[in-house]
Amino acid sequence: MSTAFISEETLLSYGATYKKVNKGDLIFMEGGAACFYYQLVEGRVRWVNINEDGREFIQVMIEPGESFGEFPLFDDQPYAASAIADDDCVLLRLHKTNFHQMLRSNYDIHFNFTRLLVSRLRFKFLTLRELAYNNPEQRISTMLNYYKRLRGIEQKPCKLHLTRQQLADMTGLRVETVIRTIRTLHERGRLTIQRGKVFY
Amino acid sequence: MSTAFISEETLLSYGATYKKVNKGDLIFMEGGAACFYYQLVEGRVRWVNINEDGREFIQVMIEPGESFGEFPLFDDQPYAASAIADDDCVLLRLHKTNFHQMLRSNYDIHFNFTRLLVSRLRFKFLTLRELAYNNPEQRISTMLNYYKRLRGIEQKPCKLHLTRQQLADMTGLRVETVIRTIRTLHERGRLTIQRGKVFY
DNA sequence: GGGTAAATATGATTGGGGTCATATTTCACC
DNA sequence: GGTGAAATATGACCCCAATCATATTTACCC
Repeated sequence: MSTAFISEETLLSYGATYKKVNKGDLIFMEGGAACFYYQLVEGRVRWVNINEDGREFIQVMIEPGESFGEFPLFDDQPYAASAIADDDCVLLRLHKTNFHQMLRSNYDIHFNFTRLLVSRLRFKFLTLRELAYNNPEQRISTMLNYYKRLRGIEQKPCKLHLTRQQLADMTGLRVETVIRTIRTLHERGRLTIQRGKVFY
Repeated sequence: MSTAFISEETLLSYGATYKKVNKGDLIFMEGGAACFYYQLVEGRVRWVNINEDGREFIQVMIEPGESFGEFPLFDDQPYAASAIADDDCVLLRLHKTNFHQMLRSNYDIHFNFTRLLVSRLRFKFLTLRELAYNNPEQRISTMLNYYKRLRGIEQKPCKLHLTRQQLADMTGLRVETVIRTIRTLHERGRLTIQRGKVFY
């Protein structure tokens, strides 16, 4: 998952172009029409829904090598969520028609793409079940595990690159609840807090 | 969505076989290994997670023409959820290797399959957002809308083929809460209750 | 190093859905 | 048409996360 999903060379050969965006920039917006395949090269992207009150729900945190915003390329419906640069980012953009050309002419890419969708669906299945039935402690633990696994299976605890607010925005809990729960997990030795940052 | 996703003839030509299952039968179980592509021909299938306490979380209700349980065919991991016949069913089963053969030799089928995954992901995005932030009323309304749309866009209210318990198992609420909420929706004229059954 | 915004922390209070108990209705089946 | 199981209904009470208010720590920048 940490290696590029489709190699940069391949994308470039089909006409993809690099684009830089600054931290906080909106890459595309929920409800809008789409004509690009996006793949993150560097940085991090929040793929989020924002409700009327301005509250965010983070669907996925996109890491380098992953694609995002690809639904509309398949069903011609609007974007299901907005993409916001969580950091300064470099991304690759490939036009819809070229993207389809690429899938059509290369079975392995198409198949790998399908695999990515399946892994996303698995994650959603898992999350949904957690959100539906579990207490804050389990919800948060599940998220921590997921985002740890993404970084390879290094067993050593390392600094979590998510704020309490972001964890809240992924689990449907409130910041205060996340803070209190993480405190509890710390007291139980399930994770470490150093200068307020979580090590897991 | 109501038409068969891959035509029966096509599936049969690749060696698929029919199978009947009775209401309540387990078709496959969460955590198990998979070697078949399944497509529902007749009846209805609950695709669910069951937790330690025996509570179900319904991920999707499968309608005729839809496939289910296809994740393991792409990533060789176990089933993400169990499939239970919600009614007497007829299904088509295609062996994994033949399924892959079919995708490889027919771009359109592969593409359509990808489209199905995308539509599932959209549904999951929607559901997750709802579960995370909304009150029972909105959660239930969202589910009602989704399962109404599946049956074509007939605007006339028709009988909902979901029990209160099943709605609870999809939204992470308790039966009593669903019952009370549906009552409220009825009082507000958002739906009708006749002999205890919901018309929407 | 001092200033400042963001992130983390913590207490007090509240409210909404969960839980439990029990009743009533619906419907399939003989 | 009577019977029993499943589904629906309803009240009373409770608990836990949300809410609100405020304090403290961390980190970044001139």
